[in-house]
Amino acid sequence: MRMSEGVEWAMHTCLNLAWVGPDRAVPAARLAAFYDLPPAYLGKQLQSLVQADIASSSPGPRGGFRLAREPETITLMDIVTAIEGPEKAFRCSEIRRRGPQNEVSAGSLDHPCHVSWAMREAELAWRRQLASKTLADVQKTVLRTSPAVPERTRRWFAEQ
Amino acid sequence: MRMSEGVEWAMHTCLNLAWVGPDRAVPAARLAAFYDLPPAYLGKQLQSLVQADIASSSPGPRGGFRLAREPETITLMDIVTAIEGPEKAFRCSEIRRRGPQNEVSAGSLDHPCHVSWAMREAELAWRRQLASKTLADVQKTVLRTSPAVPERTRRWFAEQ
DNA sequence: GACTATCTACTCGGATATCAATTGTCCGAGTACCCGTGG
DNA sequence: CCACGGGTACTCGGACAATTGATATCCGAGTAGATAGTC
Repeated sequence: MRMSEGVEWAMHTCLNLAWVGPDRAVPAARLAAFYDLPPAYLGKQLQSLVQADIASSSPGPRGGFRLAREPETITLMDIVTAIEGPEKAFRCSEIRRRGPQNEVSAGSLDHPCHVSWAMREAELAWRRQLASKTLADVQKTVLRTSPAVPERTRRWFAEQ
Repeated sequence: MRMSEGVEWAMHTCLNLAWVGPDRAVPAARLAAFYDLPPAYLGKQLQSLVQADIASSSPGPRGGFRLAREPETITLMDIVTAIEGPEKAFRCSEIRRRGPQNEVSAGSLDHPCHVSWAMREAELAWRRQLASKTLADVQKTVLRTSPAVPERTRRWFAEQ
């Protein structure tokens, strides 16, 4: 169970878009250059963010990407879901219904699968934790520990 | 981010081994037949359980698998880790260190990556939840809702 | 009748193919800006 | 000088390969029990 590498890219990229602000659009190529990532592939991830209404895109010269919403309304869960898709990590395929013993299982299959329930409970805890943190929260933490980063990042994207 | 299908198999199989008890060993083929699963592939998953000291194996006639520990000491986290491996789902590759802007980043890289920290925090919540539930807990829940299942399962593995 | 050596059948365990999904790349469609031209 | 039309360069967006990991399978090594032979 490994998470797509693109999640890390999307997180940091969204953070960069947050520093730049919604007034300027940043091309995918420039966003990729900031971390020396493959531009085309990052573009693919950005498309997922657009479809999830986290970022918005504009074509042509002076075009690029910007955040579609306020950082306060974008949770880390939103970003993970946008990249990884909405499906759960643990997929209960109800194997308990299969097999020969099934003939005599009678009513016990009416109850939900306890294994599945426990796994979903854990996954829910994970989702709750991610949904409780917004992009703005991360911004605040960065500001506290590295106050110079926002302005420095803004300038790097402004030049050239 | 999808979890291996083998996790579901391992969960239910461990539960079956718990019902049978540590006195009898059950061959992989019979464990697979119970859910109509590919026997050889389930055997592979069982090997992982053995390496994690969750199950123990004995070769030859009357051989097979049995639980290596008491169900009270086997957490769902143990089983997931045995199958999926110990590595975290979110792997921080420190992309923030790469790229041209790095030259002027100076001291801000001394701080841990905030994105990584938030992701690990969420994953920790997930792990805690899974580690808090033992195989015995699941057994109790099954006993409460479907009291006939344990004896029925035991008998199915005893016959033939 | 009891003990021992051999033989057989059954089991796991790791090495080996096959398949799907993630990762990575490319080219076409569309748009905004720039420039030249005409009023 | 201003408005307009065409051209150009830049951007995203989806269609197209390649590589990694998960899925599935097979055969050999080893063991326990049964069996036959011997004391």
